[in-house]
Amino acid sequence: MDYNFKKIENKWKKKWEEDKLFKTEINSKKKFYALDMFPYPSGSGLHVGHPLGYIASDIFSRYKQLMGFNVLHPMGFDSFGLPAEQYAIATGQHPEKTTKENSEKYKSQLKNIGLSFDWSRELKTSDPNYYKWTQWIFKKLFNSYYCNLGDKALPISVLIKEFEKNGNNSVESPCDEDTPKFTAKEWKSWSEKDKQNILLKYRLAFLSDSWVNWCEELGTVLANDEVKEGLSIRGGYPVEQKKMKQWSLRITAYANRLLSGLNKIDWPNSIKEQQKNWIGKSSGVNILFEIEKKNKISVFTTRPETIFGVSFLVLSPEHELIDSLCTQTQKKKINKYQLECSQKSELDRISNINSVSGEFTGSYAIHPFSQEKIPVWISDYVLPNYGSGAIMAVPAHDSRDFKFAKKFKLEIVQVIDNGYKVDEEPYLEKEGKIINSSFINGLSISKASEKIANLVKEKNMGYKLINFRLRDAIFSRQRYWGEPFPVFYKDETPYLIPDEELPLKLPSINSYLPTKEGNPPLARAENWKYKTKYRYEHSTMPGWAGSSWYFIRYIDPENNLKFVDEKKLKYWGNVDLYIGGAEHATGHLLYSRFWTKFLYDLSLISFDEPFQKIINQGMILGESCFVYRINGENTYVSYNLKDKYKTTKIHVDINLVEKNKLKIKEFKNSRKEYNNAKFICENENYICGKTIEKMSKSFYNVVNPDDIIEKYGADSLRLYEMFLGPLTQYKPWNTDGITGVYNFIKKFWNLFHQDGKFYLTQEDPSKEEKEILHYTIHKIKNDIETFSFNTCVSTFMIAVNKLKKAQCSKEKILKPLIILLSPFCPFVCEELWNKIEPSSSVYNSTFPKYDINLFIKNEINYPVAINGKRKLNMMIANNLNKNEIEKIIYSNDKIKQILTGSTVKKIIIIPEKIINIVINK
RNA sequence: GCCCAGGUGGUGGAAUUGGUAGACACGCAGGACUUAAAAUCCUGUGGGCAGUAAUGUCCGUGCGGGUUCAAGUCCCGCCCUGGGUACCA
Repeated sequence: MDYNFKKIENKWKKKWEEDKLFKTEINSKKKFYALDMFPYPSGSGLHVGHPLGYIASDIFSRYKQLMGFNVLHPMGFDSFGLPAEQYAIATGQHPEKTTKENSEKYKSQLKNIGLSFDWSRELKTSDPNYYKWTQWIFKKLFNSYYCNLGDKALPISVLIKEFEKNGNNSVESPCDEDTPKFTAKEWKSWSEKDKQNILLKYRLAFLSDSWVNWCEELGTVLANDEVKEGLSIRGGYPVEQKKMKQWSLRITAYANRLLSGLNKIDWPNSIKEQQKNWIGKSSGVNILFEIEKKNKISVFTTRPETIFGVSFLVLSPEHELIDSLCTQTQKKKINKYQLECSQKSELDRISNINSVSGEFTGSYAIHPFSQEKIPVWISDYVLPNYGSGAIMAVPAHDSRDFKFAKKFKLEIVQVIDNGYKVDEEPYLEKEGKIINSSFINGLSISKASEKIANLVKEKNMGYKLINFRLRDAIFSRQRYWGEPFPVFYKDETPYLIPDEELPLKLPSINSYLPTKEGNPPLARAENWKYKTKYRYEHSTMPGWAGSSWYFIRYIDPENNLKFVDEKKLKYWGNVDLYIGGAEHATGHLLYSRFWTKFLYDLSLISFDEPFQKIINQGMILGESCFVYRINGENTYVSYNLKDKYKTTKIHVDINLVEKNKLKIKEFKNSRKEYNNAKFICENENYICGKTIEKMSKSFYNVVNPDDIIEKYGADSLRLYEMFLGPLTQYKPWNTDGITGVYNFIKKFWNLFHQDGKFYLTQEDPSKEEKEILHYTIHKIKNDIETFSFNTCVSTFMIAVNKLKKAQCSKEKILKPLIILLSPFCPFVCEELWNKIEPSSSVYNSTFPKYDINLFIKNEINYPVAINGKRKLNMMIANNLNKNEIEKIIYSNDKIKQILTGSTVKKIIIIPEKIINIVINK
């Protein structure tokens, strides 16, 4: 019987679904929660890169199942978001419709791969039954504040009681910068609206005027992690800084816990580092500089020891004190500069990072220790929203201050000496002795730093401070396809709609574009009002709202009364293994941790880290062919669709290369993107080569898993994706290699068949066969547990090659082998298992145990080396002592011959590894 | 600039705590079967030199040093590729 994967796969796909084989319920077994980052269901379906992580998590889930765990392995769709909406704008179709179609397509593709998802738990973030609870969590955030004393979130009612009792003088909680100090008496005297406005400054979900990333093209604000180098990540449109009234989440309140929590989770180092850098903790000192008795400017520095090197102060152009500082003579220049800065886009600011600009305010500050006059400047290299928006410039020891001082010919005072003269370049290292610094001269950097920090505090000129780079997360988007806020406005003040009225569903509207007045699309729903009277919030929540807690909802997806049932939550707990791409390091993964900590604070969940272990699967890249035509056109040709040459122009400046004289080397030098290209052929008309690129339509290198399954079957696809290389690594896809694993599966299949019939014997296995089996069990177990799936595949190949050579048809050997391979190739294994055990599924069997004594050798093939270079191998029994081994070695003819005329210095015998003889020649 | 990964044959990649570099595949070459092709099976396959051959010998894990009986693996200094971040004081 030939291996007919189509028949087998269709049969079992159907059967598994009928039997609800992958449905998970609470039982007495130990739990294991394996999760994949749920996909956004795009219109173009899956390519072979997408399922890589799903296959890996599936193998691990099935392995855990075989090891006796109760495994939760759900899947769903992150279905709110921009692409569906953009598509809706273009075609006028409701995003719900396209989202549904796309997710159905994804689902069927995923099922074809044989993934053991419990589809009864499927969730979609755009489903009102799901976003009801996203809105509910938002309400919790709105109704909470962060108490620094208890270092946790508390209900806002606690804060109200405190205000009624003592005002806010002794309240230590993160709040908006412009929050005034008030007494209990004042609090009580205020109107409802005033009180609400104050409370808003403390809430964890709050509305405020803040600097936001505004993307004109997308018509919405974006969070910091959605912007890169001044462009939106989605679409690559320019982003500018704008002050707007927006919803934000006070993630900064959790900065310290988000940082320290990293120590107790098993995540890739690179993601942890990215989160650390993103949170950006830096401790320093806030120092007040007096301005000629009028004002005080607060500056933040991490290098207080350089205080005597301060030769000017710089304020950000947006700094609020500028108007009062600016002298009459400078006013015009200053205002002009401020205007210029306000018109600069984020992109301009970044691209002109090396150009130095600024203006003198005309005012002078007084140095707190030397009492010298220090000019106060403004410049856009100082950011308004970090620290205090003002710095003390130490040009000798900071490269930006140095450039500024050079340009405007300001004084440069070196205060750290390490034998380096600050002349053309500043000295940035933190090594050396303090000089030119009055009473701290001669001190080390750390001593001086401490001394100044303490002095500043004593003299009431400042205080120690820890600053974070992390900003509060802008939480509103001026878009349609997202969760509506459960918020309405009464007298311009936001109020929440009651829990019983959730979900607040998205109204249908006739166009998904912003209104003529520039309001978000939801403003088009004219009759969409609370109690027909109060307008709802017109913004929607960002894409990451739904994904910040979906892993909790999988535990109890149908619950209409609670966001999750406590008993179920207690059983399943947090995610044991989370597999997904590294691109979510500072977005989704940070927000999920934040929401988890928040829910933990409210005792709604019992864990404060969502994902115990994370593995980032590497991207699968595609091979693209390109043809460069000497007469002026550059084309990409699909490598994987050789027979249907498709071409497209890409950007090439033909003037870069001399016509008709083009040689590969010169061509390579002229086009950086082809540095890694392989050149296949050239003549006077064209050059043709291959490059490795991301899989993308524009490179014509997309490989569809459906095509692979059609030709080789899902088991081959699964096995090949694992065989390509280490899970975490970026690696190119090359379909040619799949014949290797396909042949392996056929060989495996043939072990069970003879003369076209299923055939196994009940004979007892030989020593050699036992050795093969038990070593394989050991190796597979070990490699699965270390996520080394590529070496698992080699191990299977080696085992099958050996068993084939031994002509093994013994059930005692082959049956356990089915179980071992079943996480990788579930279909073919289920089929073979069914022939032996017709009443059960291999999925519900038990992972075999190995006996180490069956594969440990009692003779070892020792490599024997002379001076570290291997000369020969010798079989030596492993129960001999060193003297006995030496005897055997010296009696070997070849060794004797080599040693003739030399003296042996020493002999090194590493048991079970190597023997090395060190000689003098 | 700074932070994090990584660099091994023609290709993807193997190599537990330093211990036979190149497992396993792809590709390629040769052979078997076939009228032929495909499929399948068998053999060989890091490079150089010597030899009809068995074999011998030297060089080989980005580059240059070092530690060690022994280095792909550890240490120091570079180069390159990929990812993150970017006036964060």
